[in-house]
Amino acid sequence: MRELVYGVLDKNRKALSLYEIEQQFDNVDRSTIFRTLKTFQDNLLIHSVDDGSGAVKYALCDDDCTCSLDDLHYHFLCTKCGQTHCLKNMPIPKVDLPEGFNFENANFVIKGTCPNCQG
Amino acid sequence: MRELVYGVLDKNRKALSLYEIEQQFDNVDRSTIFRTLKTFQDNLLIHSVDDGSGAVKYALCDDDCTCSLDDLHYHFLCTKCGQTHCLKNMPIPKVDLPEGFNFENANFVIKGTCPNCQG
DNA sequence: ATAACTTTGCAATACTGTTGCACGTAATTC
DNA sequence: GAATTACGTGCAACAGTATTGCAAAGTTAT
Ligand SMILES: [Mn+2]
Ligand SMILES: [Mn+2]
Ligand SMILES: [Zn+2]
Ligand SMILES: [Zn+2]
Repeated sequence: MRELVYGVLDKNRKALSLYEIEQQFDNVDRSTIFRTLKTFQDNLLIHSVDDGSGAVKYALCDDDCTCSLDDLHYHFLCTKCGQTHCLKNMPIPKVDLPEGFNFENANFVIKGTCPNCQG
Repeated sequence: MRELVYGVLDKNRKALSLYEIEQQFDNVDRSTIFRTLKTFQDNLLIHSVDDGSGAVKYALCDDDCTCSLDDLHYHFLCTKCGQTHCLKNMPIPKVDLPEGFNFENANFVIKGTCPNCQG
């Protein structure tokens, strides 16, 4: 199962929801995939994005990625097709927080139309 | 009801979830508050943030704010107390998207510890 | 007073995420 | 190789949030 789920994420090259992954199989239970994704996340193979679509999405990490801290990148949710893209070449900038606020993590989601949905 | 809900948001000065607002009343139904918030949002009195906590949060807009487009600011979710702050004096920077991507909207959430939760 | 419209509460529903449990399979130990 | 242990899977149930249909109550206009 792990190989198959990994394969789906690898093939699609974008962030997928639990449901979307489930759709790519016949007769595999949601919970199995859920737990597989959890395992992946615990072992830093994937990262998750809450893009505001209602479902958390999952995408492969790059080999050298340590998503929990330094490899944070923008994500892009297309309002037409609903696909979520990792903008991996766009690291998020350092933010100067007001006094007393302590940075731990960030989730920067941009919404708009993706290259497939222009025109 | 609208005056009361507005009052709660005004008093708290931070983004509150539907549930948190509900807690501040006796015997007011969730759906009534939900619809009140929807009305506020349709009339640009408030904006909502999906901070990844599982519940959407709502906060008052400034007088001149047109949240849908230009008045986008960072939001800060405290991982200790769970409170969400509008960093209204911190407009989000312009982002240079890759070719083909079209900016419409953004949701930038930073997680960490807030001033109340240091030490 | 009557009619038309709005607001509210209740209940039901949808959707996502999450967990307990039992069972089958694989790995380990003796 | 048989007994034991650990692991992976499916099913079903449950939790939390968001959302809607409907009827009753309240408000405004005629
Ligand atoms: Mn990503
Ligand atoms: Mn805000
Ligand atoms: Zn698209
Ligand atoms: Zn705090």
